[in-house]
Amino acid sequence: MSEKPQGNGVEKKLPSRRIADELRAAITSGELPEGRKLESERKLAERFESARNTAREAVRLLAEEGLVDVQHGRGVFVRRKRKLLRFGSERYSKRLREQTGLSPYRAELAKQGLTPRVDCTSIERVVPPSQIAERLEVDPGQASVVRRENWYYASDDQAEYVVQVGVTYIPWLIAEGSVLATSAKMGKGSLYARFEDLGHPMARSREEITARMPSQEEVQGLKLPDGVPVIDVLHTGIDPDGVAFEVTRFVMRADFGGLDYNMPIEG
Amino acid sequence: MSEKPQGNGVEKKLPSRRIADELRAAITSGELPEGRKLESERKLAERFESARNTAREAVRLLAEEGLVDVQHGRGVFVRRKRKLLRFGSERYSKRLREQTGLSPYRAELAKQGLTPRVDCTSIERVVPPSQIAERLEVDPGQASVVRRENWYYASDDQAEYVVQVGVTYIPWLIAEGSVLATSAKMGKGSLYARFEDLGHPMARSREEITARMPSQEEVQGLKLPDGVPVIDVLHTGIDPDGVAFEVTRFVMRADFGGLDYNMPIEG
DNA sequence: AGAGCACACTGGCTTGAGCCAGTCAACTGA
DNA sequence: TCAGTTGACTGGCTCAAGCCAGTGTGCTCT
Repeated sequence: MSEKPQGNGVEKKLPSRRIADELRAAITSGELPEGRKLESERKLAERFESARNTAREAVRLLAEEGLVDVQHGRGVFVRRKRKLLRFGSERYSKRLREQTGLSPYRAELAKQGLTPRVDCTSIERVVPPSQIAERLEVDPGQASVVRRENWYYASDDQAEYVVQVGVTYIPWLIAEGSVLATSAKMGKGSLYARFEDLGHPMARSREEITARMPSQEEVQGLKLPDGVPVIDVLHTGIDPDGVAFEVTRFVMRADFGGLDYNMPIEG
Repeated sequence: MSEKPQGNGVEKKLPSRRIADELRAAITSGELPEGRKLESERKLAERFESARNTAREAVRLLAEEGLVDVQHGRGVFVRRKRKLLRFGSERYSKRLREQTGLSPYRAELAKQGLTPRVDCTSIERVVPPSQIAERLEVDPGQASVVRRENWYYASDDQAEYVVQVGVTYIPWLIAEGSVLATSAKMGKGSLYARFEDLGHPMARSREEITARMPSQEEVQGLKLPDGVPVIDVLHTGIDPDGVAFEVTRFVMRADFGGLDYNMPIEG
């Protein structure tokens, strides 16, 4: 051991890191603005007098950091930074719902000059996953819940992006006979107003939050660039009697979305 | 366009994916248990009749997915799955604090058979970052806050891990003269009991949550394996008068930690 | 005008070679 | 006995070359 030759004197850099560092500096300094196309791998290799694989490795590093987007056949582009959308705890507030008429998702996007779109892609009666059955206290062996899948999009002037996917599970005993079990259209006040109609206003919300790298399907479904984790939120809606009447799993792009809770401290 | 030749008939796999898929299957099936050392890159290459670089690429894919840990000079090992530690909203509850005597961090770790350690590495009077100054409503140009840095560790029978780092900022006007400004030892009831002593019980907590890939310093500091994002929580403590008396930024390993809030819906 | 093709780009992936740098155990010599 | 060296492993990184697969342009033929 003893005396590692670190940091003393001239730092001898690995070629791939040197290229990556130089490109990173150009990006963060603004010399390479957002959306700008980088030199091709072959040209980078030539400019830095290295092998194409080495330039390629440098680009991979930047992509992993989320600084650039690599597009097969087109080139490498400086990634556009996005403002974070924040989904807050007032999400479920009755007051806010009645005041604005907008869903919190639409309100948040409007604030940032983006156009929202929400698409209910399926409504089915299914056997609940065990995690869901536990929280709703329903039979895990029967088709005891309705599963509603919603996709949330945002578009700017360039393109439309998938921001998050929400899968809501509702006990069949609650949803039976109402629009919850049948229709994508929720009517005035949306989903949570319907729960109120059915005698289940939301009194408490439990939110279990983790983050992870996306699965392969999520990368495809959300069209996720490299190096972007997802935030996984398991939300449980609870009525004044302590009954869990709804569980929703949100999976959101972490580079787009965040959460913002403001809650009282109890006890 | 038209008819992409996808999925019809025999799927022709890329060599690196084939190797990765086979190893992944062996891992998820339990054939390769946690902690087991994989064949060396050179042996993999030989067994799959490919170049070492190709086997290496396969290993890289698995590491990116968080399935294996690569250790220079030692080998590639199946990563041990960890139960998620959940830090909840009762974190700041007075009742819980008085009942257990344990901090929530210690309580949570005890529940999972892990040994906690918390280390206060520095207490300084500093100029607040702008994000902090805004929330505490203090002068962003003066050394108007005390900065306390805490490192949270967990150890099992194998090793000690860094779970999260918390940096707390307290307005100098509040901390001045108390242990908050001077001592790592907080005494009975810890940090938040001291705020209570000073007339700032926590009435509300705001938690702004994002996830992202770690910076290079965070990778080193938290000794993060590949493919593990961090959860970034900006917590603001608010007293009954609406005064923000403390802001803490937590950065936690997403493979170790998660958050679990249970809050009332207001309005 | 329009459909279609050819070609020149782009990145995607593999090969096989070589050297560098940690790790660890076995050996060597004071 | 034990410190120090050696050498056989491990992964880390680079090279140069080649072929495959998307993308987009411009030309050609109808």
